[in-house]
Amino acid sequence: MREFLAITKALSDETRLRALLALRDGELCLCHLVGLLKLAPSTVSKHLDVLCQARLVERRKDGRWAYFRLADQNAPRAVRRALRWVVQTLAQDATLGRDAKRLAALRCCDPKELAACYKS
Amino acid sequence: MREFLAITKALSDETRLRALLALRDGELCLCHLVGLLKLAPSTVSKHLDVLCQARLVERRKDGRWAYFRLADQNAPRAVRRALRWVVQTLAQDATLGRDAKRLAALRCCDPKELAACYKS
DNA sequence: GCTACACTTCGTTAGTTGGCGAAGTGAGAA
DNA sequence: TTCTCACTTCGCCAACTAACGAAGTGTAGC
Repeated sequence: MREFLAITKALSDETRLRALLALRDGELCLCHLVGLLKLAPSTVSKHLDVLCQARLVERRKDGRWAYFRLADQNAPRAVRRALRWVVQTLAQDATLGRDAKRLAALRCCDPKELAACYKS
Repeated sequence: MREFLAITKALSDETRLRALLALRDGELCLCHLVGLLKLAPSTVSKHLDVLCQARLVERRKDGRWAYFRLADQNAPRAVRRALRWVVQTLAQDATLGRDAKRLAALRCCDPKELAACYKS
């Protein structure tokens, strides 16, 4: 029940859903997500922490950068089912579609060059 | 997205989950759920309203009584998938198991006789 | 060592949510 | 019609949450 509520609470915020679905096509560092969501880094970091607590997302540190990716096959059954449900249900969502387009541009940039991409 | 968030928010509260899962074995009137959850009727009514807004639950009026049941096959695809996910994932939950036992007793009583059942 | 940078944690603030009791609504009983 | 009762709506309060900027942490480069 505790774990289940962690998952549903993590999924009950639009910003977190956008961050989660942004990871569909592979891992991203925090600055990519800041560029996508246009919120303060501290805010985005906290949202990702909620997703990690629920085990929907995993964090990987590489030097100064923090990379996030969707939970994989090692995640608990409830998490895998939740991810399948979310991705299936939101496949056609308009907001997420727009995000995917912006992400395609952001992904081309290394974290180091992201400042230039923010303009687009 | 809007509908999806309505579902996840409805599912992100323990009391609502208990009410939702209580309906697994068939419809119940509000007073049954008040007996189960031991909260003020106004509180339970509000929780059920949230579940109805998300279309996870349907309401039926019969005289003075309001009966609630899980959404059926006519519900949107996202709702049906959500219900399947919730029921599967929480099948073994301890709290819900205890609720199911108490419900079995409560179900024997007509709404009119519920006051007597509350003692048990 | 020191600085620069990516990220996280902390403290504050505004808005949301869950709880209650009181008042309102509407159907059945008297 | 009037009363009773099941439920809903309203108004309030306490607890929680999302947002921010400031301060803290740790790594890479000088």
